[in-house]
Amino acid sequence: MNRHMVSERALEVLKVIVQDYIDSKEPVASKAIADRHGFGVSAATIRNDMALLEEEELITAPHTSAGRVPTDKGYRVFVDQLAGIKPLSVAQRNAIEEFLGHSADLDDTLARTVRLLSQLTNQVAIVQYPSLSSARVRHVELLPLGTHRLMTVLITDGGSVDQNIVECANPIDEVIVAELRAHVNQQLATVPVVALGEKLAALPGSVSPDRVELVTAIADALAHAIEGHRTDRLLMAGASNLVRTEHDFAHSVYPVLEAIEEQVTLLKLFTEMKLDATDVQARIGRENEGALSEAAVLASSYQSGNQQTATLGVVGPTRMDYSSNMTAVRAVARYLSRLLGDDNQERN
Amino acid sequence: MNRHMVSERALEVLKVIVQDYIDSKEPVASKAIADRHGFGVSAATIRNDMALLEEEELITAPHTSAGRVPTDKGYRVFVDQLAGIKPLSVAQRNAIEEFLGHSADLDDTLARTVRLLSQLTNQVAIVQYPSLSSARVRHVELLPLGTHRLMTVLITDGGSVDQNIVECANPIDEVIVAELRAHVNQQLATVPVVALGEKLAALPGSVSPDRVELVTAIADALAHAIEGHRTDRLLMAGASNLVRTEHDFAHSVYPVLEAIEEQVTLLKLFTEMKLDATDVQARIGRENEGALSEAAVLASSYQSGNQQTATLGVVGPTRMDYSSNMTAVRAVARYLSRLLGDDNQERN
DNA sequence: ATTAGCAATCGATGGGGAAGACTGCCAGAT
DNA sequence: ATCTGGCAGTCTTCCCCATCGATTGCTAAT
Repeated sequence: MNRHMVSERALEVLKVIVQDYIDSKEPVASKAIADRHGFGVSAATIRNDMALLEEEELITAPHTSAGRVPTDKGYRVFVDQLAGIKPLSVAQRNAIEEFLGHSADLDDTLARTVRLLSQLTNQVAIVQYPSLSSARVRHVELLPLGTHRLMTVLITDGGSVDQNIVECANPIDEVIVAELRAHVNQQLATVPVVALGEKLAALPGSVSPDRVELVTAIADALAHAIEGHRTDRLLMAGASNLVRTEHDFAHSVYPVLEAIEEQVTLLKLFTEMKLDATDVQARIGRENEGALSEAAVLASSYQSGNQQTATLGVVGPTRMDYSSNMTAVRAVARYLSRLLGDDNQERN
Repeated sequence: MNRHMVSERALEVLKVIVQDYIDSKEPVASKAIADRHGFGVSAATIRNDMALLEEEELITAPHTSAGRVPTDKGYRVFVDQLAGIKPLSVAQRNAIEEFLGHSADLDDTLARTVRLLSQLTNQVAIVQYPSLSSARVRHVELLPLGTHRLMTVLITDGGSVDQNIVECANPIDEVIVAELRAHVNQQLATVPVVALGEKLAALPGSVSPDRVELVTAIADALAHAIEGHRTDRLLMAGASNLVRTEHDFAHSVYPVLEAIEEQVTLLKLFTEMKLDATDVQARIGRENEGALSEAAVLASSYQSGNQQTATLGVVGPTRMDYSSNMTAVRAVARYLSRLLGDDNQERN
């Protein structure tokens, strides 16, 4: 019904308003549209369309004698219906290629990925660590650190590694540790991490009484390690980009950056967006609550090994280049999936 | 000689100028000093002292009819001679205590540390990963990832873990991997990482010819892992604090934040400062080159296990609370040293 | 449905004081 | 010698106001 009110040309007008506003930072005037784009109609006609668009709350005027600016709703329509798919530029493709060359460990890969994404989009980029949920235990290492301290290292077949420190009441005997290492590995190898909780609970019962205390502590440490530590960890890069676009935020970027660093807000948002593996989603302005209600978030999920899925994306002003940035997010998510995931899946 | 020109009281005046300016953000006037602090002299006398301080370039006036503001040199004198040691506040002590409770793996500890430091100081905090230099190899794990890919995990007795991915030309045989794992560990266990390079070079020669290719790839991956990756990795937190103090920077915080994220500049700075393990050092304003010449950097080194030493600190506007922040940096560095280092040292 | 023309509205710009804040300096007091 | 009170001088800041320019909304004609 509302749809009937907005003519085909009015939508085209919205499109050029968004595009012009994105690269000029200035409200777009009817005359400029009529002049610069080949609509074949006069400025007055454009003004009529603009009045319609304003009625639909797709655009708004900062003040009486200014051009129009897209509203959040306007950006939403643009993203859903009007933004064409912009192919990656040569420079962007080169950046990804160059990045492709140096693969290393998971930490390094994600750190590089987040920097890459921030450079491609000129926005703040965020990458979430893959969840451990469907991985299996590969190896448990016990390392004495001094006389009363022990480090546990949990390695899963997804390639993730979690360390933890155990404080021991009694001095550590290296021989006992070696025995426990063998025992623990025998008990836990190939156990899915989701089932690790119960296995760990049973662990102290499987050793002689004088070792129960130590084993309990170790089991606690391992339980602590899997308890979503990696899951809700975020990597951020390109905060300076947010500062660069400061004037696009009404008050300050401070609360935005704060929310990003807080991590909680973003993690909640990422799960709320319940991302399709296939495509990029956008949350624009007021669609977000709180500190991010002046910002836009683009996110996509990527696949790590063993169907593990995590999220990555960018945060920036609502006035951003959606076409190009969504392409970049999509490309990086796919690329990262290929790098981390495909080979593992062959195995299943 | 210059020292004789500046009276004892003039230094006191400098001190209150720094202190007042730090929490008022406003140039400090002679009248305000005479009124608010118990100097027992008139504003005119203060003015005379201020003229002296200005001659020494310790303070400067933004314009004729404004109060005085400390120069970089003024802050330097303040830090070196005038800043008393401010004990940690109760809230700060609580924050550290609370942080102390949840020790986990190295990544987590450093991530927590950097956030703690940023909260204590209300500045951007930076923590450098400890170097591997004097650690020994504890364990090497080889994990097949699919058919043509292998992950190496290098664990050192310092507790650090490095992962790396190896691409293999030929399909991977699990049995061979198991044999190699045993062989590699036998060859490399307890080898100091500094000597790992030559050991790795010799590794391919110790296996049968048909495995040379794979072992060479593995050796390369391990070599890559130790090649300073952890060494020059930085963790940052509290970027929003920099935005909050934006007005303290003449132009923009953009280049400052950019330099921090670039990491190279800071790493160079950290090594230049060749930090005493015992105390906090400061680099103020123009003492730094380039983008950081409008900022102040406070840094201290901390000891990880086995005499490994790394740096941590904060970056903020030159107009910052040096007393309190230096105390916080010192406390966190010591605390982190205790957490990571002492027990290891007992072992040697 | 489109257009041209025109009045109306509002932001931006810049001049011109007036007010207020400090300093610098001098001459006299301690 | 050092300190002090007083006062002129110099800026910044703030506010008022008039002008200018941009752009819209409306109306009447096509």
